[in-house]
Amino acid sequence: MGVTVATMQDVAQRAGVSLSTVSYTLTGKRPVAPATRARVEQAMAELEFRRSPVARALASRRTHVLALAYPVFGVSLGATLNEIVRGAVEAAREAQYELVLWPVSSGEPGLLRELAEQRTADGVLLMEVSLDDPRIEAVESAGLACALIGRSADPGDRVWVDIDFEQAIEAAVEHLASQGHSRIAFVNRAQAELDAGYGPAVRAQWAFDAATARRGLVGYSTASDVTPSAGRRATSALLAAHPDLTAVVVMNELALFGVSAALREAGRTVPGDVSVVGVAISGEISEMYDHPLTYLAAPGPDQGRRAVHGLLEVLDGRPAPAGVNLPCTLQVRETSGPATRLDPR
Amino acid sequence: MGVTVATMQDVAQRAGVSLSTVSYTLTGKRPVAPATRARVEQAMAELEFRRSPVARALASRRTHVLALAYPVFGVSLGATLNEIVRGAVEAAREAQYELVLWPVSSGEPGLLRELAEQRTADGVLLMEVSLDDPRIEAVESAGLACALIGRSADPGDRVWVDIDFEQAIEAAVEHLASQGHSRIAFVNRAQAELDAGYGPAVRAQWAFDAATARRGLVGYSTASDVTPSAGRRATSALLAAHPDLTAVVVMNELALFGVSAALREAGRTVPGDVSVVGVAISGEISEMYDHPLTYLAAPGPDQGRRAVHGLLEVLDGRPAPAGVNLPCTLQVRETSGPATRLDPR
DNA sequence: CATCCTTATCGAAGCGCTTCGCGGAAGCGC
DNA sequence: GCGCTTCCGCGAAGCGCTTCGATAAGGATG
Repeated sequence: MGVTVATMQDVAQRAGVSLSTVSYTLTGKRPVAPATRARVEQAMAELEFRRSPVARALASRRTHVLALAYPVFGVSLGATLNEIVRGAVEAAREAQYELVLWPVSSGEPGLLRELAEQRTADGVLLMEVSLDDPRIEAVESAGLACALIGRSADPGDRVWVDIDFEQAIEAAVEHLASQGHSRIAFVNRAQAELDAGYGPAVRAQWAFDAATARRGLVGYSTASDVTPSAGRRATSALLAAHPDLTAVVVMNELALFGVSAALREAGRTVPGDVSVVGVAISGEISEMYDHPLTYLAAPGPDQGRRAVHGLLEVLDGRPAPAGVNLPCTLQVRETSGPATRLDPR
Repeated sequence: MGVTVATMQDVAQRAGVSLSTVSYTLTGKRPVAPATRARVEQAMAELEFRRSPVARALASRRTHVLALAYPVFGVSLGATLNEIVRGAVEAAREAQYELVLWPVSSGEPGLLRELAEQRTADGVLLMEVSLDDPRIEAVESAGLACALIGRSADPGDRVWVDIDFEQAIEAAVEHLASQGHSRIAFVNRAQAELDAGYGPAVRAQWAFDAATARRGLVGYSTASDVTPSAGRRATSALLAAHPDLTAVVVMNELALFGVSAALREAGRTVPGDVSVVGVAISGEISEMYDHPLTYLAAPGPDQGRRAVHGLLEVLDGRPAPAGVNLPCTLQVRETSGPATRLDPR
């Protein structure tokens, strides 16, 4: 407990300079003669000096803390969240920032505003941003900057980092088409998300329709709640309605688990009878799949990193980097293979 | 940006009292006359006053921040971590504390000490504590209190919150025994953890051996790395060596996924031929299982909450609550059922 | 009515740092 | 050798709050 720590005052005294000189050697905001700097640094070393982040924050009005606001609808976000958090936390640490967690569902911007007004953080990372997200206004009206993980309808010149769903879907379809698949099913996210115009679901649907149409392929689409059982039902229904399908593209992390169960129940082997490709799946999830899954890996950690970097740019008064759609990278494993001719059963 | 906020000084002025009186009405550390208190509170409301956490921290030497140190070995921790974090973050918020993330693998106590010495947090929650964890010393030598999620060999009078593995295993075995199973396999965590004497693995093994022995049952144990493929291999090996087993107890979140694959490959149905029970599994993981899984739910969120509460007690100078082993609750779903007589194949 | 408590409030001294204005000492050209 | 610019370093004023000793105003007491 009562560990006493050296202050900048102590360092100044020991080095025989003034307090402000110590500060300037630390911040570099004014030149310090090499000799002086050396003395100061030695004094700091001898005293094991550690600058107090709290005092610094008070004096400079910068807390060096970033907040991560994430929605708390229980499950499902788990793995995705994790990867993004991991990237964000690493990037923050490298930049000497701390990362605090603000669990705020998108339904309660009031709480977010409350937190933001405390000014305990310099900026906020908003996860799972929806097209018209009230949280953005909540954060900005409190005078904090924010970076969007995802994208709102009109991000303006804010920092945003989204997934390139178009590219991912296109790549998935291309991968399958190149193997001779011509009747491809698509399991999207929940119907509610589509109805609400939620970006990822809508963009993926467009992309899928475009990718199949352009190639003259047949696409069968369905939506599924984000649970294994919903995925199972959706897939069973698809198989019943379109027994001739030879591939399934799934952009729904949890439904994925139900998809394989449904295929198995229907007596279809993977990838013998049906190929399965996951889209925007986190590496963590893919590893839990029963076969090594062919998937388009979500840029999770990178998304987190970029959001942090962008936010820091803004905080430092530099222009915000342009928003980016990060591509997913195709990981070919064992759930995809050449299409086999299949008689409708 | 430049949003100006009211300070306590402003409030004092408006209420016609001194700065310190405002402070005392806020902290309650000295009595304030009801009438005065009312005036102050009204002034605060009118000015939309928000106390600055930073200034408060500097003056009071309490940051009102808790740090969560978690190991960063990529995967696997995901779901478990999440639940614990969720509990911790909620408990912290309720107590008006912030929760920051410190990603520090247990191999680098130096980094942890560094962070602790910054005194940017009042206390540290240590996740995945090992029997002889150097991080404890790192945190305490910096003068911070810590709470252990898990337990070290000698927790002393520190706060610790672990899972009652004995109870969980016992409950799993009891559940199976009551259904007539007499030859039960156990898939533990990695051999390396057993060799290292890592608490959970070792305790679970003892418990399993005890639970089966006490009932005169036959137990087949094996260890598996924390991946689906390792689980698959381990299970295949078990089935080959002991074709007569009718149940598998799995205390290994990721191996679980491989277990079902191996059973399927061996032509065993679940729960017809073989029952599967997960132990200390998070709800999130259980939902990803292909069948509704019978499991002993890890007390994840509660673990996080308790650790926070305990830590806060200590920070407030009260005696630390005694360490606890939290029980897992049996969730009977569809992967367990009565034992069927089975001819060794 | 002088005395001694109580009780509510005030003023001031920090907490450990950043930042701004100032000024002494060199260094420069002419 | 004079003014002028540069370069460094100093002192002091905060940042917004907590906390401690002191004080004024009543009340109770003898």
